[in-house]
Amino acid sequence: MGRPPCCDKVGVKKGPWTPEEDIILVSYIQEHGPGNWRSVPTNTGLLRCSKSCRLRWTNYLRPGIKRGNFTDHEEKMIIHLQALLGNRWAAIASYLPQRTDNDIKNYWNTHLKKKLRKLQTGVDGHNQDGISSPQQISKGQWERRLQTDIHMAKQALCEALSLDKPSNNLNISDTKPSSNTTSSFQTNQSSTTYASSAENIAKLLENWMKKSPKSGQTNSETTTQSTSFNTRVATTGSNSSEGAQSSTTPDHHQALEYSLFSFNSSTSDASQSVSADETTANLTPESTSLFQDESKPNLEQQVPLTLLEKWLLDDGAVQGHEELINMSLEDGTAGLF
DNA sequence: AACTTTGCCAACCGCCACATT
DNA sequence: AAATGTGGCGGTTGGCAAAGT
Repeated sequence: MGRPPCCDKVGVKKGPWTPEEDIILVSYIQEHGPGNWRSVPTNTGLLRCSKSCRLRWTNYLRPGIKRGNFTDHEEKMIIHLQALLGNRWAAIASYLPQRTDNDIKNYWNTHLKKKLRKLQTGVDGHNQDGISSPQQISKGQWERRLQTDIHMAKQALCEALSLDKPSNNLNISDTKPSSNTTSSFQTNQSSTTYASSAENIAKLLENWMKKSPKSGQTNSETTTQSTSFNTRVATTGSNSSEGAQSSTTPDHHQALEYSLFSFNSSTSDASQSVSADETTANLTPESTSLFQDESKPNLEQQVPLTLLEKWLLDDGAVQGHEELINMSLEDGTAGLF
Protein backbone atom coordinates (compact mmCIF):
# COMPACT_ATOMS: atom_id res chain seq x y z
CA MET A 1 0.00 0.00 0.00
CA GLY A 2 0.99 3.62 -0.44
CA ARG A 3 1.35 6.32 2.10
CA PRO A 4 -1.54 7.84 3.97
CA PRO A 5 -3.38 10.68 2.24
CA CYS A 6 -1.94 14.16 2.74
CA CYS A 7 -5.23 15.81 3.47
CA ASP A 8 -8.86 14.99 3.27
CA LYS A 9 -10.70 17.38 1.01
CA VAL A 10 -13.46 17.88 3.58
CA GLY A 11 -13.17 21.08 5.58
CA VAL A 12 -10.28 22.41 3.57
CA LYS A 13 -10.35 26.16 3.30
CA LYS A 14 -9.91 27.85 -0.04
CA GLY A 15 -9.44 31.36 -1.27
CA PRO A 16 -7.13 34.17 -0.24
CA TRP A 17 -4.84 33.69 2.72
CA THR A 18 -5.35 35.85 5.76
CA PRO A 19 -2.46 37.45 7.65
CA GLU A 20 -3.13 35.13 10.57
CA GLU A 21 -2.72 32.11 8.37
CA ASP A 22 0.45 33.56 6.91
CA ILE A 23 1.92 34.08 10.33
CA ILE A 24 1.05 30.58 11.39
CA LEU A 25 2.60 29.14 8.27
CA VAL A 26 5.72 31.27 8.41
CA SER A 27 6.31 30.60 12.07
CA TYR A 28 5.91 26.89 11.50
CA ILE A 29 8.39 26.96 8.64
CA GLN A 30 10.73 29.04 10.72
CA GLU A 31 10.79 26.25 13.23
CA HIS A 32 10.69 23.22 11.03
CA GLY A 33 11.84 24.40 7.67
CA PRO A 34 10.03 24.05 4.39
CA GLY A 35 9.28 20.56 3.22
CA ASN A 36 7.13 17.75 4.52
CA TRP A 37 4.12 19.79 3.49
CA ARG A 38 1.85 16.91 4.24
CA SER A 39 2.32 17.48 7.93
CA VAL A 40 1.94 21.25 7.84
CA PRO A 41 -1.87 21.47 8.05
CA THR A 42 -2.09 18.94 10.86
CA ASN A 43 0.75 20.45 12.86
CA THR A 44 -0.33 24.04 12.44
CA GLY A 45 -4.08 23.60 12.56
CA LEU A 46 -4.38 25.44 9.29
CA LEU A 47 -7.47 24.41 7.39
CA ARG A 48 -5.51 24.34 4.18
CA CYS A 49 -4.32 21.47 2.09
CA SER A 50 -0.61 20.81 2.00
CA LYS A 51 -0.43 21.90 -1.59
CA SER A 52 -1.92 25.24 -0.79
CA CYS A 53 0.57 25.73 2.04
CA ARG A 54 3.49 24.92 -0.20
CA LEU A 55 2.21 27.24 -2.89
CA ARG A 56 1.67 30.07 -0.48
CA TRP A 57 5.18 29.68 0.84
CA THR A 58 6.98 29.33 -2.47
CA ASN A 59 5.02 31.99 -4.29
CA TYR A 60 4.56 34.53 -1.61
CA LEU A 61 5.98 34.08 1.85
CA ARG A 62 9.41 32.77 1.01
CA PRO A 63 12.00 35.44 1.79
CA GLY A 64 13.95 36.88 -1.05
CA ILE A 65 11.00 37.29 -3.33
CA LYS A 66 11.00 40.58 -5.15
CA ARG A 67 7.63 42.05 -5.96
CA GLY A 68 6.53 44.93 -8.07
CA ASN A 69 7.50 46.02 -11.52
CA PHE A 70 9.86 43.98 -13.58
CA THR A 71 13.00 45.76 -14.67
CA ASP A 72 14.05 46.03 -18.29
CA HIS A 73 16.76 43.55 -17.64
CA GLU A 74 14.37 41.06 -16.10
CA GLU A 75 12.00 41.54 -18.98
CA LYS A 76 14.72 40.87 -21.49
CA MET A 77 15.80 37.80 -19.64
CA ILE A 78 12.27 36.44 -19.54
CA ILE A 79 11.74 37.00 -23.22
CA HIS A 80 15.05 35.48 -24.07
CA LEU A 81 14.65 32.52 -21.76
CA GLN A 82 11.14 31.91 -22.94
CA ALA A 83 12.43 31.74 -26.46
CA LEU A 84 15.04 29.25 -25.35
CA LEU A 85 13.08 27.15 -22.90
CA GLY A 86 9.46 27.64 -23.84
CA ASN A 87 6.87 27.86 -21.10
CA ARG A 88 9.05 26.17 -18.55
CA TRP A 89 8.48 28.81 -15.97
CA ALA A 90 10.20 27.03 -13.15
CA ALA A 91 13.34 26.72 -15.22
CA ILE A 92 13.11 30.36 -16.22
CA ALA A 93 12.55 31.36 -12.62
CA SER A 94 15.73 29.59 -11.62
CA TYR A 95 17.59 32.26 -13.55
CA LEU A 96 15.67 35.02 -11.81
CA PRO A 97 16.09 34.00 -8.17
CA GLN A 98 14.01 36.87 -6.83
CA ARG A 99 10.99 36.05 -8.95
CA THR A 100 8.64 33.14 -8.64
CA ASP A 101 7.58 31.02 -11.56
CA ASN A 102 4.03 32.16 -10.96
CA ASP A 103 5.05 35.81 -11.16
CA ILE A 104 6.99 35.25 -14.32
CA LYS A 105 4.15 33.32 -15.84
CA ASN A 106 1.69 36.02 -14.94
CA TYR A 107 3.96 38.72 -16.27
CA TRP A 108 4.42 36.85 -19.49
CA ASN A 109 0.72 36.28 -19.96
CA THR A 110 -0.40 39.76 -19.05
CA HIS A 111 2.40 41.97 -20.31
CA LEU A 112 4.98 40.40 -22.53
CA LYS A 113 2.72 38.30 -24.71
CA LYS A 114 0.71 41.36 -25.54
CA LYS A 115 3.73 43.52 -26.03
CA LEU A 116 5.37 41.05 -28.32
CA ARG A 117 2.20 40.47 -30.29
CA LYS A 118 1.89 44.16 -30.83
CA LEU A 119 5.42 44.35 -32.09
CA GLN A 120 4.91 41.28 -34.19
CA THR A 121 1.94 42.75 -36.01
CA GLY A 122 3.98 45.84 -36.61
CA VAL A 123 6.56 43.90 -38.59
CA ASP A 124 5.12 42.34 -41.74
CA GLY A 125 4.49 38.78 -41.11
CA HIS A 126 7.83 37.95 -39.56
CA ASN A 127 7.95 36.22 -36.25
CA GLN A 128 9.39 38.86 -34.01
CA ASP A 129 8.07 37.69 -30.74
CA GLY A 130 10.63 35.24 -29.58
CA ILE A 131 7.86 32.87 -28.65
CA SER A 132 9.13 29.42 -29.26
CA SER A 133 7.40 27.22 -31.68
CA PRO A 134 9.15 24.10 -32.82
CA GLN A 135 9.03 25.01 -36.46
CA GLN A 136 10.48 28.42 -35.90
CA ILE A 137 13.31 27.65 -33.56
CA SER A 138 16.60 27.86 -35.33
CA LYS A 139 19.29 25.27 -35.02
CA GLY A 140 21.31 27.62 -32.87
CA GLN A 141 18.45 28.01 -30.46
CA TRP A 142 17.98 24.28 -30.17
CA GLU A 143 21.64 23.90 -29.41
CA ARG A 144 21.41 26.48 -26.71
CA ARG A 145 18.30 24.96 -25.28
CA LEU A 146 20.01 21.63 -25.17
CA GLN A 147 22.98 23.22 -23.50
CA THR A 148 20.75 24.76 -20.89
CA ASP A 149 19.08 21.45 -20.25
CA ILE A 150 22.42 19.73 -19.89
CA HIS A 151 23.54 22.41 -17.53
CA MET A 152 20.41 22.04 -15.41
CA ALA A 153 20.83 18.30 -15.25
CA LYS A 154 24.45 18.71 -14.27
CA GLN A 155 23.49 21.17 -11.61
CA ALA A 156 20.88 18.87 -10.18
CA LEU A 157 23.38 16.07 -10.09
CA CYS A 158 25.96 18.20 -8.32
CA GLU A 159 23.45 19.20 -5.72
CA ALA A 160 22.23 15.69 -5.26
CA LEU A 161 25.78 14.57 -4.61
CA SER A 162 26.40 17.56 -2.35
CA LEU A 163 29.69 18.32 -4.02
CA ASP A 164 32.42 20.35 -2.40
CA LYS A 165 30.67 22.77 -0.15
CA PRO A 166 29.20 21.76 3.18
CA SER A 167 26.56 24.42 2.80
CA ASN A 168 25.05 22.23 0.14
CA ASN A 169 23.44 20.26 2.86
CA LEU A 170 21.09 23.10 3.41
CA ASN A 171 20.21 23.65 -0.17
CA ILE A 172 17.05 22.37 -1.64
CA SER A 173 17.41 22.30 -5.35
CA ASP A 174 14.83 23.00 -7.95
CA THR A 175 14.53 19.31 -8.41
CA LYS A 176 12.19 17.25 -6.37
CA PRO A 177 13.31 16.87 -2.80
CA SER A 178 14.65 13.51 -1.93
CA SER A 179 14.38 12.10 1.54
CA ASN A 180 17.94 13.30 2.03
CA THR A 181 17.17 16.88 1.25
CA THR A 182 14.14 16.83 3.44
CA SER A 183 16.11 15.55 6.34
CA SER A 184 18.71 18.22 5.76
CA PHE A 185 16.30 20.67 7.26
CA GLN A 186 16.61 18.89 10.50
CA THR A 187 20.28 19.53 10.89
CA ASN A 188 21.35 21.47 13.93
CA GLN A 189 22.29 24.52 11.98
CA SER A 190 19.01 24.90 10.28
CA SER A 191 16.93 24.17 13.31
CA THR A 192 18.69 26.80 15.37
CA THR A 193 18.22 29.36 12.67
CA TYR A 194 14.58 28.59 12.39
CA ALA A 195 14.09 28.54 16.09
CA SER A 196 15.67 31.93 16.57
CA SER A 197 13.72 33.36 13.70
CA ALA A 198 10.61 32.04 15.29
CA GLU A 199 11.22 34.39 18.20
CA ASN A 200 10.97 37.19 15.78
CA ILE A 201 7.75 35.85 14.41
CA ALA A 202 6.42 35.80 17.91
CA LYS A 203 7.35 39.46 18.29
CA LEU A 204 5.69 40.24 15.03
CA LEU A 205 2.61 38.43 16.13
CA GLU A 206 2.61 40.34 19.39
CA ASN A 207 2.82 43.70 17.67
CA TRP A 208 0.30 42.69 15.18
CA MET A 209 -2.16 41.61 17.81
CA LYS A 210 -1.75 44.96 19.56
CA LYS A 211 -2.63 46.77 16.41
CA SER A 212 -5.53 44.53 15.54
CA PRO A 213 -7.79 43.88 18.49
CA LYS A 214 -10.24 42.03 16.30
CA SER A 215 -9.86 38.33 16.04
CA GLY A 216 -11.77 35.95 13.84
CA GLN A 217 -11.14 38.22 10.95
CA THR A 218 -12.73 37.48 7.62
CA ASN A 219 -11.17 37.81 4.23
CA SER A 220 -12.91 41.05 3.61
CA GLU A 221 -11.14 42.54 6.56
CA THR A 222 -7.76 41.67 5.24
CA THR A 223 -7.30 45.09 3.75
CA THR A 224 -7.54 46.81 7.08
CA GLN A 225 -5.28 44.30 8.63
CA SER A 226 -2.69 44.60 5.96
CA THR A 227 -2.65 48.31 6.51
CA SER A 228 -1.55 47.82 10.05
CA PHE A 229 1.15 45.58 8.76
CA ASN A 230 2.16 48.22 6.35
CA THR A 231 2.49 50.93 8.95
CA ARG A 232 5.06 48.74 10.58
CA VAL A 233 7.04 48.40 7.41
CA ALA A 234 6.61 52.01 6.45
CA THR A 235 9.65 52.96 8.49
CA THR A 236 11.79 50.60 6.51
CA GLY A 237 11.58 52.95 3.58
CA SER A 238 10.93 50.07 1.28
CA ASN A 239 10.55 50.94 -2.35
CA SER A 240 7.44 52.98 -2.52
CA SER A 241 7.05 52.53 -6.23
CA GLU A 242 6.64 48.83 -5.73
CA GLY A 243 4.49 49.43 -2.73
CA ALA A 244 2.24 51.51 -4.91
CA GLN A 245 0.88 48.27 -6.18
CA SER A 246 -2.46 48.47 -4.49
CA SER A 247 -2.88 44.83 -3.71
CA THR A 248 -3.43 44.16 -0.03
CA THR A 249 -1.46 41.02 0.50
CA PRO A 250 1.88 42.31 -0.77
CA ASP A 251 1.91 44.71 2.14
CA HIS A 252 1.72 42.11 4.76
CA HIS A 253 4.13 40.03 2.80
CA GLN A 254 6.56 42.86 3.05
CA ALA A 255 5.93 43.03 6.74
CA LEU A 256 6.61 39.37 7.16
CA GLU A 257 9.67 39.62 5.04
CA TYR A 258 10.84 42.56 7.01
CA SER A 259 10.22 40.68 10.16
CA LEU A 260 12.17 37.67 9.06
CA PHE A 261 15.04 39.70 7.79
CA SER A 262 15.20 42.13 10.59
CA PHE A 263 16.11 39.31 12.87
CA ASN A 264 18.75 38.02 10.54
CA SER A 265 20.14 41.44 9.96
CA SER A 266 20.25 42.12 13.65
CA THR A 267 22.54 39.18 14.04
CA SER A 268 24.78 40.62 11.41
CA ASP A 269 24.49 44.09 12.88
CA ALA A 270 22.69 45.44 9.87
CA SER A 271 20.42 48.42 10.16
CA GLN A 272 16.74 47.76 10.28
CA SER A 273 16.07 50.79 8.20
CA VAL A 274 16.71 49.07 4.95
CA SER A 275 14.14 47.92 2.49
CA ALA A 276 13.07 44.36 2.25
CA ASP A 277 14.96 43.97 -0.99
CA GLU A 278 18.06 45.46 0.41
CA THR A 279 17.78 43.28 3.42
CA THR A 280 17.62 40.29 1.19
CA ALA A 281 21.03 41.17 -0.01
CA ASN A 282 22.24 41.36 3.57
CA LEU A 283 21.23 37.86 4.45
CA THR A 284 23.87 35.69 5.92
CA PRO A 285 24.99 32.75 3.81
CA GLU A 286 23.17 30.40 6.13
CA SER A 287 19.93 32.24 5.93
CA THR A 288 20.06 32.61 2.19
CA SER A 289 20.77 28.97 1.73
CA LEU A 290 17.99 28.14 4.09
CA PHE A 291 15.38 30.23 2.43
CA GLN A 292 16.22 31.53 -0.93
CA ASP A 293 17.84 28.40 -2.17
CA GLU A 294 15.17 26.20 -0.84
CA SER A 295 13.57 26.06 -4.21
CA LYS A 296 16.22 27.60 -6.32
CA PRO A 297 19.50 26.14 -7.43
CA ASN A 298 22.55 27.71 -5.91
CA LEU A 299 23.92 29.43 -8.92
CA GLU A 300 27.19 30.21 -7.26
CA GLN A 301 28.09 26.58 -7.22
CA GLN A 302 27.75 25.99 -10.91
CA VAL A 303 30.87 25.14 -12.82
CA PRO A 304 31.64 25.87 -15.51
CA LEU A 305 29.34 28.52 -16.87
CA THR A 306 28.57 28.78 -20.50
CA LEU A 307 28.56 32.12 -22.19
CA LEU A 308 24.80 32.17 -22.06
CA GLU A 309 24.74 31.39 -18.38
CA LYS A 310 27.35 33.98 -17.65
CA TRP A 311 25.27 36.47 -19.48
CA LEU A 312 22.17 35.47 -17.64
CA LEU A 313 23.76 35.50 -14.24
CA ASP A 314 26.07 38.44 -14.44
CA ASP A 315 23.99 41.42 -13.48
CA GLY A 316 26.86 43.80 -13.90
CA ALA A 317 27.66 43.00 -17.44
CA VAL A 318 24.80 44.85 -19.00
CA GLN A 319 26.85 45.61 -22.04
CA GLY A 320 27.53 41.95 -22.50
CA HIS A 321 23.86 41.22 -22.18
CA GLU A 322 23.01 43.41 -25.07
CA GLU A 323 25.73 41.87 -27.18
CA LEU A 324 24.62 38.39 -26.41
CA ILE A 325 21.01 39.20 -27.01
CA ASN A 326 21.91 40.59 -30.37
CA MET A 327 24.15 37.67 -31.06
CA SER A 328 21.83 34.94 -30.01
CA LEU A 329 18.43 36.01 -31.08
CA GLU A 330 18.44 35.19 -34.71
CA ASP A 331 14.71 35.51 -34.84
CA GLY A 332 14.97 39.20 -34.27
CA THR A 333 13.89 39.43 -30.66
CA ALA A 334 16.76 41.80 -30.13
CA GLY A 335 15.00 44.27 -32.30
CA LEU A 336 12.49 44.73 -29.57
CA PHE A 337 14.92 46.42 -27.28
C1' DA B 1 -23.08 58.64 -10.74
C1' DA B 2 -23.91 54.19 -12.47
C1' DC B 3 -22.71 50.62 -15.24
C1' DT B 4 -19.56 47.93 -18.22
C1' DT B 5 -15.18 46.48 -19.73
C1' DT B 6 -10.46 45.50 -19.10
C1' DG B 7 -6.30 44.29 -16.61
C1' DC B 8 -4.00 42.11 -13.04
C1' DC B 9 -2.64 38.52 -9.96
C1' DA B 10 -3.29 35.12 -6.22
C1' DA B 11 -4.91 30.79 -5.94
C1' DC B 12 -6.88 26.58 -7.74
C1' DC B 13 -6.93 22.47 -10.76
C1' DG B 14 -5.21 18.63 -13.05
C1' DC B 15 -1.46 16.19 -14.63
C1' DC B 16 3.04 13.98 -14.21
C1' DA B 17 7.28 11.99 -12.25
C1' DC B 18 9.08 10.16 -8.47
C1' DA B 19 8.97 8.28 -3.67
C1' DT B 20 7.15 5.25 -0.44
C1' DT B 21 4.94 1.26 1.38
C1' DA C 1 6.23 -5.18 -8.77
C1' DA C 2 2.18 -2.80 -7.96
C1' DA C 3 -0.47 0.57 -5.76
C1' DT C 4 -0.82 4.86 -3.87
C1' DG C 5 0.70 9.42 -2.07
C1' DT C 6 3.53 13.61 -2.49
C1' DG C 7 5.59 17.40 -4.47
C1' DG C 8 6.20 20.16 -8.41
C1' DC C 9 4.75 22.23 -12.59
C1' DG C 10 2.01 24.71 -16.07
C1' DG C 11 -2.58 26.18 -17.46
C1' DT C 12 -6.55 28.42 -16.08
C1' DT C 13 -9.87 30.93 -13.36
C1' DG C 14 -12.22 34.08 -9.99
C1' DG C 15 -12.35 38.24 -7.79
C1' DC C 16 -10.93 42.78 -7.17
C1' DA C 17 -9.65 47.40 -8.83
C1' DA C 18 -9.02 50.70 -12.35
C1' DA C 19 -10.34 52.60 -16.62
C1' DG C 20 -13.69 53.61 -19.91
C1' DT C 21 -18.41 54.82 -21.47
